[in-house]
Amino acid sequence: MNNMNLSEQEQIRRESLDELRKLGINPYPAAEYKTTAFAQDILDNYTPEKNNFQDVCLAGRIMSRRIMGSASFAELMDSSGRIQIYVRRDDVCPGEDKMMYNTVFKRLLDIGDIIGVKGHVFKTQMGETTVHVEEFTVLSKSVRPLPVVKEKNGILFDAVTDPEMRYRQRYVDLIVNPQIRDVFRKRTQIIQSMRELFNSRGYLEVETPILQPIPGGASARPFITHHNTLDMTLYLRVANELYLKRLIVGGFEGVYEFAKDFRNEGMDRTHNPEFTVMEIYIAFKDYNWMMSFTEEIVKKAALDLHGKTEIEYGDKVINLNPPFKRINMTDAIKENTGTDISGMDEAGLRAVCDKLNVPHTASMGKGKLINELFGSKCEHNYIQPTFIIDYPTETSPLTKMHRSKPGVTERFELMINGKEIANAYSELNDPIDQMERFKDQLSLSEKGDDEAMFIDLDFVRALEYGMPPTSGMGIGIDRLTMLLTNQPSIQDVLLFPQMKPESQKSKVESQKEEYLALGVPEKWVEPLKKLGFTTVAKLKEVEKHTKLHQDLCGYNKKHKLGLQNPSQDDVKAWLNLK
RNA sequence: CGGUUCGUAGCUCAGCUGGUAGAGCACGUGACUCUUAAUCAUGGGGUCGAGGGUUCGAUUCCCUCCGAGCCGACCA
Repeated sequence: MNNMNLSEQEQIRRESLDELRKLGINPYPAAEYKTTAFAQDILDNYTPEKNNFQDVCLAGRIMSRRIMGSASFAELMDSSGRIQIYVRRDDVCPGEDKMMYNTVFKRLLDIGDIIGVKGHVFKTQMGETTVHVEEFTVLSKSVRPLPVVKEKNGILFDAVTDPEMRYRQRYVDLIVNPQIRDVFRKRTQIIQSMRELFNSRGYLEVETPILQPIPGGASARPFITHHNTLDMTLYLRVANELYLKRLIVGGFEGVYEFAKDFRNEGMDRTHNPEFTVMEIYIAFKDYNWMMSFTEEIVKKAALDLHGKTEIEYGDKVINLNPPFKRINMTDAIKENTGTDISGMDEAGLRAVCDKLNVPHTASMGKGKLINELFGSKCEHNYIQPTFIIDYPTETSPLTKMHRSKPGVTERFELMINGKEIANAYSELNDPIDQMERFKDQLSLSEKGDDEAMFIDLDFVRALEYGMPPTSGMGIGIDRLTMLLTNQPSIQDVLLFPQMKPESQKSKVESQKEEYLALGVPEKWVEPLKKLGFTTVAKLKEVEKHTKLHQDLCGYNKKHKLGLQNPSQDDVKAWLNLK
């Protein structure tokens, strides 16, 4: 039986499952279970004086049990929270037959099972609001034991904190660490908050291709895939920017998308290979307007979530109340390093980098060097929200040149807590300039810059028809969520963060008959499997029968199987050794 | 990619200078009709991440690999 692979507790639960069926109880019933209340609603609103909730029906997972003979307390957890239930034998079994209590509730149900209960609410002598159960229904039997977390006075005992378990088995995390559910509710609330604002302005939510023939709109290594029917290479998008701007060309006033983007790059506390960005493009606006709009978006999200703009992140207090500080990149570098780089050429910038111990390579041009200086010396210092304005042209190939300052573009990034949260431009709508910028990117990539952008000729064609002056902005939803929910890692705001696969133990096992065919007595088959010889092929690889013989005898002794040990020659014969 | 810490029962964790493993919760059995980390009694449960090496003997020491966290590098 494959039950040999199951733990004792799993086997017992499977036996309970069979017993339930034998008693005529379907452990996985199909019918809708109509509930009339949620746990939190009862906890919040029950008052003995009102005598309300006297006929309630709720469903949830059994999270703890305290059985005291013919009466029991248990905790039921539904989507809203936990509530205590009180199950008394003579109430759930009013007649002679006490099976539902004695056998089903006490013996066959476990922590983790999902049941429905009907009953009335009361307060115990200890004052705890409790559902006095008159009838219960098995809704789903759990055959795998759940980690048991206990709690007293807000202190958790044996809480599951192992990040591997939490991220790989998020379902378990969500069950036993219910505060984690709040993080994800808040994530959705943030998205809702933004969506409300955009819709109220009449902007259109759209969907654009994830599979793209040209991975445009950002500088990043893409994931590559292949379409069989078209027999062509496709890329998972690194950005959706170029498609959204095509829609502005098409005549929409404003378009936005909550988009999953994919970048085939490193992973750390702030990077996951797939991540969510909200990008919005609005015609006839510029980046100054967009800065104010970004302030409004962030402020609204904070208010919708917390009712205030002052938030705590780690040991920091961050105030998201506008206006945010605005500083251009040159001044930012001066502010943080004391060095004024305005008007410097490439050689001058390299000297500054050397002086400040900022690493640089030969393939870096002016823009990259400035980016590098900012990235390593300035960025992390902007804890309070700050717009960094006017980025070098070289690293902003989709951005309009600054209206008055030469050499820079009308671009800003919003820094909060030393991290980029948003990125926005006055969009480049000059098709001739755009083509030139793409060509510059091409020569950069020929110089060895593997993150230079690809040329998207169709996008240039769209611009040739004419795109209104437009401002666009992207916000990293994951990072914004981290910030607003005070989570230290991007993995904590992604329901299923990317993980390396678990090493699968080989599931292939030889049948008992195959061992018997080798002359192995039936009683020794399971011990052999337990010792790792799960297939006869593995058995045939054994070179020293004496070692196997020792292991088998040792296993017999250790597990007190009481089997008669085989002789060395017997073992030798199984292996077909000479 | 480098440094570092870690992987032991379903869960949380002990385990000394090498002698094949312990606790609490959970689970089984019994007692208990207002408990709440329920309690009391009793019992079972482990290829100590995988593979190799040293050794009479490895959970422990060494090497390789797999997985995770943190720090750094690279990267937006």
